[in-house]
Amino acid sequence: MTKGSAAVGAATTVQRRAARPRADALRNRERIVTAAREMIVEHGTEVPLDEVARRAGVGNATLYRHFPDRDDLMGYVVLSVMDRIAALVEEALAEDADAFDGLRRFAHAAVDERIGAICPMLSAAFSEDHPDLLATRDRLDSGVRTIMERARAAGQLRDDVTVGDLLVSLTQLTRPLPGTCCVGNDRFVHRHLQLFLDGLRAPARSVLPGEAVTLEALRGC
Amino acid sequence: MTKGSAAVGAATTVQRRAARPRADALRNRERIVTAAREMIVEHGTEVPLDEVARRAGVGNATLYRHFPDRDDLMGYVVLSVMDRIAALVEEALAEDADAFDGLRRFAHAAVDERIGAICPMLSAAFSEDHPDLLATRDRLDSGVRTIMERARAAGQLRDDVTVGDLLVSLTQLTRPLPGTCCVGNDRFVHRHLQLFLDGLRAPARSVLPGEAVTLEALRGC
Amino acid sequence: MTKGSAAVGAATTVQRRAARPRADALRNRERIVTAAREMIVEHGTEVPLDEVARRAGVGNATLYRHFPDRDDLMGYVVLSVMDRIAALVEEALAEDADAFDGLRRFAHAAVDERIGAICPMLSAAFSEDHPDLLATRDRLDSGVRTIMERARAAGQLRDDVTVGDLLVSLTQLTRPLPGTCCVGNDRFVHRHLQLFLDGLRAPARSVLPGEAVTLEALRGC
Amino acid sequence: MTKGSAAVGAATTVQRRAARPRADALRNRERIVTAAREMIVEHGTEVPLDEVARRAGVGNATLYRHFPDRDDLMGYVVLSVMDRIAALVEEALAEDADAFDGLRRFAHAAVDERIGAICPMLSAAFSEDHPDLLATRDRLDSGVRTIMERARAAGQLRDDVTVGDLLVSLTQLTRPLPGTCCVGNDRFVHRHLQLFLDGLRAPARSVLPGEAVTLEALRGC
DNA sequence: TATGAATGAGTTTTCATTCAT
DNA sequence: AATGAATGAAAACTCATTCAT
Repeated sequence: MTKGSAAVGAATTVQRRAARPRADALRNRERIVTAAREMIVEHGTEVPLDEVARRAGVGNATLYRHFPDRDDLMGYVVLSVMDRIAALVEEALAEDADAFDGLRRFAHAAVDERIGAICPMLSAAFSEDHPDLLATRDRLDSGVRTIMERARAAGQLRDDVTVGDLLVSLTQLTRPLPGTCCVGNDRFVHRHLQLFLDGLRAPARSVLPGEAVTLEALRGC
Repeated sequence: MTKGSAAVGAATTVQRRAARPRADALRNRERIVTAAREMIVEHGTEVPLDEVARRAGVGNATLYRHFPDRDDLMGYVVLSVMDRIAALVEEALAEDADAFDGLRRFAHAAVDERIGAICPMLSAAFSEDHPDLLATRDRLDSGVRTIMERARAAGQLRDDVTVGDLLVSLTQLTRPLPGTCCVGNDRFVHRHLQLFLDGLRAPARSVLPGEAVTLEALRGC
Repeated sequence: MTKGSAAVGAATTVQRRAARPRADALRNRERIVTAAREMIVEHGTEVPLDEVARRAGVGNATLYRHFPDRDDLMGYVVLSVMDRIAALVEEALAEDADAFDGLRRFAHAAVDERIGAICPMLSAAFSEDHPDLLATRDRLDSGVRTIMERARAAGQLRDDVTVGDLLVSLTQLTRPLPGTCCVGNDRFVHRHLQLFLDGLRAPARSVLPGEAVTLEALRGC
Repeated sequence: MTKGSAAVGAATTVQRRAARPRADALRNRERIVTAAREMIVEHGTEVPLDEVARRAGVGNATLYRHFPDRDDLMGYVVLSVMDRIAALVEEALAEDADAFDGLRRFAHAAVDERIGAICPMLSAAFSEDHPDLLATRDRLDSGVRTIMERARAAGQLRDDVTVGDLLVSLTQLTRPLPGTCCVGNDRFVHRHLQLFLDGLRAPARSVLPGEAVTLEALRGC
């Protein structure tokens, strides 16, 4: 938008400040992140970047042009997953269902987005100062907070559970068991997630030890 | 046991054909497994075997003499952890406390044995036909089954949770977050485990999806 | 010269078939060579060409349009330095000072033009058949020859030293020590150059071994 | 020696402190350093380490076992050359010839050991804290100092030239011209070295600018 | 024409595993 | 039996050069 109008008058002068992100480059970027996400889900976080590049249909150096090193790429994979998860929680909020059911549906949907497979990179990602990442984290944080508050207001959620508690537990419970193909893993994850969510609904039996977990607290850890 | 008595009687000077488990060889074996377990807990499952050997105070070739390849060593690490976990459940059974409390104490103790750190290797390990592993698995299975049945008999445990459900959830919840030092992780694990256990105690809210998880079912997956 | 006059007359709007050295294209060419020279001085001859292009404020493909490959660019860098050195010697000849002093001033001025940093490319450059390079080499050769002859006529320069001897020695003595920042190097170069020049002034103590070095002899070597 | 006698009594206990450097390993180490030196002389300091390994007749990983990274290997190459140069100066001191002639013979011999080819790494090497390197540097320093003092005492060497001045100039003057095969280079080096040495012998014409160069001063630069 | 993007070949380094003492 | 050494295959990353806008 701004881009468009700026370009109209400025095509001749040197001032081409931040340049337009070329269409094919954007497509490649997207393809690389997608390929990386898929391969992480299928083969774990140790995938060779050359394989990712091949899957994306680009040369390895193209990958490195877009993402200077492994961590950088991983940051963007995490960002893309967090973005999708944030969208899911916002969708769940939009539907006017039973409060706890919304929470439950969100959680299972997040699992289907393979949030667990990305987990090993989450803590690292939260340590980054990447502004986009922080923004998305806050968006996710606030969405989940809202959905939890609604359930809590309806008396459907124990008091001492935080956003961080939920997301970390959810993520951990659904992490792939290495050596296990995805499909094998899927036999458990929804089951155990259900079990866990049922527990959240029940009244507190005991005082939770440790500090309440917040997404901010995950940083620098 | 057999091992112990064999070692006692075999310390003669004569060279016997096969299977002479020399005392120092046994000690080395033990040291290697211990070193491997510690390093996995501290640095993840990707530790170079040379590092393990150094930590064990033996040459790398000695490691390979005892464990033909990486998987073999890992199998024994898993075995040793399972052995300790099995012992823990047996201890918990021996104490005559409140039934659910026994279960809870066992679970938290298992976490302190870093069961979560070994997790990534569990499914692989269960795929082996190693007889020792199967025996220990059965011992663990039956111990946990018993402690769960006691709690269930006391009306303290929902009906549809299996041994596999418990062990897999427990292990997943306490897996280290890579990039996170152990100590960082410890801030959550007991908290989330408590949360999960509280849920187990409550009456079932919903029907668990998926098949009930048994330790046998983990094999070949 | 020829270049200059051509540019003057060609700034019309009509598109001519071949060779239309557009003003901005010439400016880019100049900027690229300058950037290359500066970066070589600062970071050695291994600078990535992309860096050179960035420093010049042009795209990398523009660099390649002007200079088909690395060697070609380097040839022009050498040419530009040789051109400056040739100008320096001509300046020194114009001043009417003591003959040896002129030679000395020229040498120190050449060092300040970083002739030593370009050195690694000189022999390669001399191997080219590039006509501009040969012309400039001859100009330099004759300038230095003249200044040396004047000193020799005044009895201030030993007989057996050639233009090539002087230029090669001068260049070698002032080559940057890789791993050493420029400034570190500068602590020595003028000192050692002085030492060397003092030696040139003294009567010959011994017969110089090897063949007398001429600039032509540097070719194809 | 110590090794031998210690081994006699200690073969059984664990105390094998620093172990004996195995014969074949030593040979490989030597071969790698030699290959590296040769290839640096022939192809410059940028030689791929895989090529060095191939030339040494060992696998690349063997090279890395002995020298953890490029700098480490280079440090030892420099050490080996400095060691040979130090030996040369000691030999020159042992012969009772004319003082300046000893200095001259040493210088030309050092050139034949390709001291110039190693030059680009010298300043880096002097920044290292490697104790062996420092020891050898001091040995070289003191040898050259002695030979210079003898010449100075005989009135054959100008007063203001230091050990560092000599070694740096000598090294610079004989650096290979990249792009030039060794043999091409050899046409000049002895000639220009002679020229330089002749200058050292003459009385000082002018005051040398800059600080006097010492080998210590090369450190950290 | 000028440019950002793409790319494959090359370099450094690591590690599971085998070999020789 | 125990060990240090050796090794090749792989993985991360770089760069000169070509392509497409």
